[in-house]
This record gives sequence, structure tokens and C-alpha cells, in this order.
Amino acid sequence: MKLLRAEISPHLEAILSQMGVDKAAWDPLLQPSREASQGDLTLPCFPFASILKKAPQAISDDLAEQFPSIEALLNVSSVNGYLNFTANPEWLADSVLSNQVDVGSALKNSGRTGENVLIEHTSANPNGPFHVGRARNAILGDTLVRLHRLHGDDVRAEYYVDDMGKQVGVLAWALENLSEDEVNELLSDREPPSERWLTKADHQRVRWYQAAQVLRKDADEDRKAQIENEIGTLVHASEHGDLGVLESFESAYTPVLDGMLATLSRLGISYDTFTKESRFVVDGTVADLMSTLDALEIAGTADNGAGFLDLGQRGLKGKTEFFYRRGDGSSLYATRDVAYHMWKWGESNRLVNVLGEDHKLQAKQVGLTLEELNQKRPEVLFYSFIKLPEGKMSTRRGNVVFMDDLLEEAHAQASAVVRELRPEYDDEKVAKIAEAVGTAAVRFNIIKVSPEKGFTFRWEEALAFEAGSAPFIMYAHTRACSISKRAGTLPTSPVQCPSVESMPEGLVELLRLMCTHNDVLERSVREQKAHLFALHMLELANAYNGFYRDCPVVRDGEVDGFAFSISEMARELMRSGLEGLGITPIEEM
RNA sequence: GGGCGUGUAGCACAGCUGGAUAAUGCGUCGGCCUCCUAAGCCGAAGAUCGCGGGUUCGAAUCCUGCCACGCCCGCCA
Repeated sequence: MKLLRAEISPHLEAILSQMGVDKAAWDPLLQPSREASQGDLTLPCFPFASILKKAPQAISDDLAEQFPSIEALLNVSSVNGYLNFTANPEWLADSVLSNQVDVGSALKNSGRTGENVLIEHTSANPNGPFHVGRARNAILGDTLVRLHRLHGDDVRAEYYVDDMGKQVGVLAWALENLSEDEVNELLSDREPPSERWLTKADHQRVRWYQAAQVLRKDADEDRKAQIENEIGTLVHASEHGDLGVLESFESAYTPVLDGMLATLSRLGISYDTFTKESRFVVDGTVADLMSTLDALEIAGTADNGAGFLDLGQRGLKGKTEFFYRRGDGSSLYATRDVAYHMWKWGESNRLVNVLGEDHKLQAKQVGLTLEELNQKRPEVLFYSFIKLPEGKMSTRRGNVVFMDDLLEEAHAQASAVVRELRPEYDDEKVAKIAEAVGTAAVRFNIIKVSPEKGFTFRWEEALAFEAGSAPFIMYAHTRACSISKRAGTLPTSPVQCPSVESMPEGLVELLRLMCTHNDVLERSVREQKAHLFALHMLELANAYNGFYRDCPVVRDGEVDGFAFSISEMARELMRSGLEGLGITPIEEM
């Protein structure tokens, strides 16, 4: 709790420096207490024992004895060599009510911190609809964008469009060369596309892509060779910046990308800028980059003229050659990525990328290359893949759960719950709530676990609406909203903080949680760990429920001014926090 | 074979810059709607923190060996 730390640090410093322990030694030890029953901040005194030649318990006793009584503290106690500080709930209440806790906004850049950060996420190949495997990137990335904004950073969300290379090449070739009948014929052994998405271009066009993949694998040898040749020519042309080919690629993938973005938009995900990979080929920066790389000390040339850097000399283990130019002189994906990063450094002074764990090696190579060019390397958030219980997802094989289907199902199930719980709501209201709840549950299910953890998608977990899920937090928020609406029409008593003795547990817990809110957000943003904030929001909602249980705001037609103020502050915190997680903070559910 | 990551109650998951009784949800068992929305609240049971060594006053956390699982090791993207 930063607020409390600021209050007690000067006193600790005075006492400890007199005893001969400097701040550098104790400051990092002062940390949040493990258990609420132990207090809010704890200083373990064991490390001082050898310096002071005294038993830890004697030291903490001493410190507790000498610590002055200050307004912010209810109590300082010494237990088993730990010095425990418990905040005074009245002081906590005062901090909350005097706006020491920032509510913030996740929806716009405020520039409060003066930091600007460019977050690149998703950047999925525009070759087919979004499936839940790809969605982890987008949800993680978008949440990071929102949390940085909530924290007060200026953020730009960027989508790097892979508009050249094989994937798009295959799509473009298929659309040009295969008829609808041929596509249906080639995919006859697969499940037919869902009726529901017949008009959505990503679902439609992916069939051409899949059909082409079937042909490339199963056609007779002559046909296969011919296809490879044709696609190869296209890809080659795109990599040399052939504008005609790039244009045909663009008209092939644009409707697909639009469809993908429509799906993401339903999840509340959007981007500020799109940058096309081809841009760096067309404007010549990739060519320039390759000559710069050629001149590096660690550059080498293969027999056929291909260029590489020997990153082994810079500490890379395993395969140390990093190829940046093919034998035919064209660039590779990674080369363009280096160019792209150099450009990004010109746009922002903090770069964050969200990437799947399969990109680790490549990211390392790009990072080392950037350093070789005297550039900084970006911060990268890696995540593990989402699997299905049956195994890995693959667009090519058609073994996927489409995000569109998941969202439809989430909406339908949420809708059924609302109808059961609130039979009096009309259709429009039910639909609105179901959409917010359904998409929130899907997002939260992914955000709440740490990214490096492997993740198996299970319908029943994605669609859980109970404690531990997004609807739980949303529900606490609607309780606060409902109080807010009701209290506005009633007479209100003056804001008078109750004495410590008469404060119920639920109130104290809520105050403590609210006072750590900004701390958790800051750490979450600094370490790029959205799940920490997600779990904190769960605790905040839980604490609000405790407050709701213990502190009636409206009693006998009169509003308790103090309880109402606290409730309002909690409501604001929950609202902005929900927005930070990409959850629509609805007022009724 | 090499590199990176993961392994915590029946299931899922937090804690990992070393600190006191390993947090939470689902599931299980029991209780609470004349009172601000019960998508809620209260209580109970449930953990050799993958296994073995080491460092330390103190190890789920650090080091090391082993085991299991995932990802990567293309002049693909």
C-alpha cells in the first residue's frame, strides 16, 4: 500500500538509521502483509539480527516500542520478529474520500504519466476467421492497451498486417483459380460452413484457402508442381515489392481482415493504426537495411549469396545463423520485422509486442539484430497456446472453435440465465445484458490466467457466470449502481466517518482493497501482467459484496451519507476497472 | 540432441525480486431471501507446492540433477 508506506517510511528511517541500518537495507523488505489479520505492511527483522547483534524479536519489539503514534496507523505490533503495521480505517476512509485513489479511464489517452507506449498485438494472418487460439493474443494485447490507458499512459494499439508472403499468396491464388464448385468438392469431407456466417467474408474466403491447402497436399504431382510454381511466383513478386501483385493480395485479404475485425470489435477490441508489412519493402527501407546488415562485423554470406548474421557471437545458443536475405536477394519475414521495429522506435519510446511462444526464437533474433544496429529491443509478452481438449487448433485442418461461434453461444447462454433470473425484463434489455455478460465471460476467462500458462479451452469454463468470473464483478457493480440510483432520490445524512470500533469488517476490507487498487494497477502495467489486475478486480468485487452485506446505505428511507460516498467511490473504481479489462460495465443485470 | 517455458487440493488457478498458518474459484458437504438485485452471503472438509540434493536464521519461491508435458531449433510466415 503506497499510501501507507509514504506515511510510515520517514519514521522508520529516523528510527532505523539511528540504530545503524540504512534505508537501502530495510526499504525493499517493507512489503504488503501476507494475511489481512497481520496488518497492511510488514517488516521482517531477521536480516538486521546479524548487523545489530540482537535477536529479531528483540529488534521488532524495539521498533514497535519506539514507533510514534501517527494518524494513519491503528496499530504497530511485533510478532515473531515481524513488525506489522495496520492502517487506521478512518484514515483509509479519509484517503478514499479525498480522492487519493485514482479512478482513471481506460477508454482514452490522458497523458497523465507522460509515458507513451506502442503496443503491437494480434497481427494475425488475414487468411481466415478468428478462432479462440488466436484470440488469446488479441485479448491479452487489448487488455494491456486498456490497462496502460487506465494507468495514465498514452497508448497506441497497432496491428501489423501481414500482407505479403505465403499465407496471403495462397489465399489470393485460390480466389483467382478455384471456382465455388471446386472448393466445395475439395472440402466435401469436412463439416459444411455454418449457415449463420454465410455472408461473413472471413468464413467464406477461408474455404478457398483451405481448398488450396488440400490441393497443394493431395493433387497429382504435375498439378502440385504447377500450383507451387504459380504461388511461388506471386510470393516472390510480393517480396520484391511488385505493386500489382500486392494490390491483388490486398483485394483478396481485405474482406477477410474486415471480418476478423468485426469479430474483435464485438469483444471490444480495436486498433489505432494498421501498418502493412509491404510498406517497408516498397519504400526501400528493407533494401537499405540489408546493406547495413551486410556491413556488420558478424555478417556472413552463404554459397548462394544468402546473407546471415552469426548471432552466436552475441550469445545466441543452438542454431546461430540468422538469415536476413535469401540467395535470390529478397528479404525474409524477420528482416522486414527488423525494419518495422526501427520504424516503430521512431514512433514511440516504449514498445511492447504480444507474441505466441512459437515466436520466441525469432523475437530473440530480431532483438539481437536491433541491438547490433544500436537500437533497443522491444518488451515482449509471450503467451502459450490455447488448445482444445482434443488437441491443437489449426485453421488449415479446420480443427477450431471460431470466436464467432463462441460469442454466439456465450450470448445464448447468458440470455437464458437472464431470462430465468429476471423474467420481467423485455427482449431488448435481455439482449443487451446477454451480449455484455457473454463477451465479458469469454474475455475474462482468458485474461485471468497468466499468459505463460498452457491453456485448454473448455466451454463450461468460458461460459461460467459465477464467482471467479466476469459476471461476478459486473454483478457487484450493478449493486452499486442500483444503490446509486435509489439514494439519489432520498434524504441523505452528512458524511460522517464512524469510529474505528463501530466499523464493520466488510467496510474495513473494502477500504483496504480500494487503497491498494492503484498499486496493483501500477504493477500490472509495469510487469505487463494483466491477470494481476483481473484477480484484484475479483477481490474488489468480493469486498464490495462484504460491504453490501455489512453496511446498508439506505435504511428506513434515509441515506447514510458516509456509506453512500464509499459505495460511490467503489462503484467508480469498479466501472473504470471493468473498462480496463474490456468489460462493459452495465448498470443492471 | 540443444534452447525456452510449465508442473501447487478431485479440477482449474494465484503466489515465484526468499519471510509467519500456501490465497481463490469450480466441484463436495451444511446454513442464509418479510431487509439496497441470492449471477449473492456465511461455514466445513480437501495440498508429500513433480521427485532428489544444495544454499539460508528461513525455500512453493534461489542453485543443481532427474522426470513429465508444451513450444522452438526453415534461405517459411
